[in-house]
Amino acid sequence: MKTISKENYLKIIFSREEETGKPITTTYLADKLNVSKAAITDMARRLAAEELIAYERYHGIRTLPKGKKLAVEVIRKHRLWELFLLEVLNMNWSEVHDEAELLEHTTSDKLMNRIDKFLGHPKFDPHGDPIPNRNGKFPKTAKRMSLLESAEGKKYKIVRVNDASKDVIDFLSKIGIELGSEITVKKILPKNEGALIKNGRRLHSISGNIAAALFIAPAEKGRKR
Amino acid sequence: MKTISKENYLKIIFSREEETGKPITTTYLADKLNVSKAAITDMARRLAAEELIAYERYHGIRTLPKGKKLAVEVIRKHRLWELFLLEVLNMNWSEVHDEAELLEHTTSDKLMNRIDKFLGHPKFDPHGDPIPNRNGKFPKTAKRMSLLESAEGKKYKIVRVNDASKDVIDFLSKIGIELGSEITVKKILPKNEGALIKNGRRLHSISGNIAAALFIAPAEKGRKR
DNA sequence: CTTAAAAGTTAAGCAATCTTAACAATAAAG
DNA sequence: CTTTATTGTTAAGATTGCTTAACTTTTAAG
Repeated sequence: MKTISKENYLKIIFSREEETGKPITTTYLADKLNVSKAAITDMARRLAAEELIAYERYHGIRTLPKGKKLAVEVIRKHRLWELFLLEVLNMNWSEVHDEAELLEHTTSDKLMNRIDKFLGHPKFDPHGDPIPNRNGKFPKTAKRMSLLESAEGKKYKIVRVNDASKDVIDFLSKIGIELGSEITVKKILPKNEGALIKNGRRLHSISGNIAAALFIAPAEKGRKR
Repeated sequence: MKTISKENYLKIIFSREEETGKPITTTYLADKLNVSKAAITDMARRLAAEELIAYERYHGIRTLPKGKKLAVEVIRKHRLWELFLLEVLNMNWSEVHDEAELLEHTTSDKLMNRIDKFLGHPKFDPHGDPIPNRNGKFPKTAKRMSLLESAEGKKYKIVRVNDASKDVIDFLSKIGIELGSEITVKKILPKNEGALIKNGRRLHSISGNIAAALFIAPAEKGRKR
């Protein structure tokens, strides 16, 4: 059965997994949810029984497709509510989060779609976080390459080059990169000290400067059209 | 502690008490809430322990001030949400009730006041039911005297006379009744067969016709100003 | 007034979500 | 590679809100 508690667990598990790419620990969840670690283990068993998560004793939690879907629905509701409360009802920035935290669990999909429509199908909430659409798809979001440590190993598309200086342009054209190029991020050094990317078969080292100028968005998966 | 379940119990207990003026029975609640009678007894003990209701074994439930206050808050939220969903979000008449049933328990007073303001402090919901204001006061509602069986013994004010025929006007003036008069309802006969009212010290018998033409609203309580 | 039907209560138990305390596994440090 | 600190699990128990079944009180009918 779907409960408020379970929705909250899944929401946090999902978000954390997106952030780290690693299994979520008991301690992290106990902290975030303000409950004992025993409570986490307990719930983990129940969520696993419903195939919402994969849970391996002593080795953390991962979401399964069903759990992911539920989590995304809750996140969608949360973000739409935040926007709605802020923009339509003129609530304060500071109040909006807690309010949405409550409403997100008692809002039907139908109502949520009404609100979505009312707001003009927004893609981002007041914090700039992406709002998944009614099918659970997140809008592609472009970020500075220099800030993308978490996403190493994945394919990205260059969507903006935030620097028009000759040096930068020249360097990029020299290594065969232009707007729309698809590259693979191999390594992002912390503190904006550059990056390692792969363009086709060639591996290139990028300075911090340039990594900060390049805005990249996840490349489409699946077959090309 | 305040829970969704308790709010629902109180809401129904309060409404039923307003309607009948009598203690609420276990069977009635079990029916309304779709739970066993044992569950009602159980909850009654818990609500009584919190002084939300007065509960006497085998003799039903009455609300206490604290419970009344809570119930009115929930009713206010319910009705405001219904209006909001219908008018602002264009939801269907049929969907609005169930949706409000959920939202009413997860909406802060602050948010509710925003919605109230957004709607222009409405006094009635889409069903015509009165919406209590933020202090829990219901707007005075005028009703045909012929339909007010429930309210015998109380003081009312004549707020509308929905019949301009000479006979009616003459009769009323003969017994000393005009717009604004305060009378006490002594007896309302069912099937619109008339009423017995007291105007000052005099007792008058009213025909069904006239009882249907007189719109009355609860008289103000407390000291006159 | 008695008695059967209706209404209400109690007892035992279950599921969900917690808690604390004791114990077990893993990871980190030497 | 052992030892210890950290992390995680289990067991037992509490609370909320239910259920069913057995029992008690009240009400209504004769």
